[in-house]
Amino acid sequence: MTSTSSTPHAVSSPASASAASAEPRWLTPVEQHLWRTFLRMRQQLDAQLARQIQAESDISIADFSVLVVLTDVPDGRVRVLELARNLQWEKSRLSHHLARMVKRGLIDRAECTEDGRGSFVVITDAGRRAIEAAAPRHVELVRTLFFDPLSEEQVTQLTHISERILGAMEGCPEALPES
Amino acid sequence: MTSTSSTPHAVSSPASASAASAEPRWLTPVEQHLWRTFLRMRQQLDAQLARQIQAESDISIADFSVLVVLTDVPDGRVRVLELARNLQWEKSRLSHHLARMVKRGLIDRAECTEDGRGSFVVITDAGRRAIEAAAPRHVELVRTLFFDPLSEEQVTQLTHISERILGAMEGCPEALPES
DNA sequence: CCGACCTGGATGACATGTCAACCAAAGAGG
DNA sequence: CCTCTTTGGTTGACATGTCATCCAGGTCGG
Repeated sequence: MTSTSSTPHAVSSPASASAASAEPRWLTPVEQHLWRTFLRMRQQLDAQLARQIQAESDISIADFSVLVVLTDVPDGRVRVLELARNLQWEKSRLSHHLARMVKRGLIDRAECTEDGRGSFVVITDAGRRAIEAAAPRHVELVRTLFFDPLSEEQVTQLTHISERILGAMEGCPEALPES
Repeated sequence: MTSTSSTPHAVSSPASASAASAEPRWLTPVEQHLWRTFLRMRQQLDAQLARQIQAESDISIADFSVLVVLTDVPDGRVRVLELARNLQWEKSRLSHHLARMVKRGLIDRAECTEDGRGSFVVITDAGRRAIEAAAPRHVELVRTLFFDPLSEEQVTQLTHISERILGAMEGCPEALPES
């Protein structure tokens, strides 16, 4: 998750006819600028949001996103797999994380009668209190850092752009979280 | 780095006059859609790029970004602090990571004569070979997932947008990496 | 020259994420 | 029924990131 901008000097003007397939399509200066800026923006945004929520509440941003899903459904009760798909997390990551959240009392497990192997996750009162406490300041920061600087038109544009890129990734050969 | 979209049900229509300062400015449905889409896009992009580079070369994307900086300068030799600023990493993270990279032979340390406490990092031949091997396919994927789906105009728009958001974060009170 | 404070960096304890292997319950197919 | 494969989920080993703390080398005021 970082400055992965291409055309490192050592590779940009390859005097050596590389072994790889033909010549890669290196980034132009304009593209490179966007790529570096984009990466930096993402990273800063992540860092700030994560740091704030961690500092001002009892939960991490990962906890928060799990709890968001749980508060989004009627009983605050979701199948683990459903959660995994929703968050797009690897199942082992989710499993580990849920275990920690149980230990901290934010959620509970409930067995699934329909399918003997599956299991449910339920939000606890403590979990509900935790997310309710964290949400207001979090939204406020999202607004300050992300929405406030953008015009209405830019919001529209960014929506299209995100959807486009997201679309390009569905059904991409590269490692998807085994969905 | 995840679904941190606001207005969790439990919090969206607060019947309870919360303790926090006034009513937070919750996201509208349109905003919420963008936020969720944006987060998902970022995450997928990260995941795919990280997974690919890890799978097809001997280095991680973090290694890659460090090596990019090193190949960007004449001697392949940079002050640690300079690296930290460039990557916007916390110094302890960088310190740990550099230690691992030294262990793997991708970089070396060199002492800094001008300033007794500082130290330099130098890319090794192995490091250079590693990044040269990884770069072509990485750029190719960046292009496929990020640039190809966008029109020229969208590239311009996204550049503006990223710069805008980035600008909003400079000098934000919230925890900056103590720069 | 001397202490008070700043700076560049390393370190240890711990939280988190990844990969690969494992396991038990469900579904086929014969 | 009885194997064979799939699926939902956990686990352990290990890579990575974070926070707080420590420390030696500089800087500065007197």
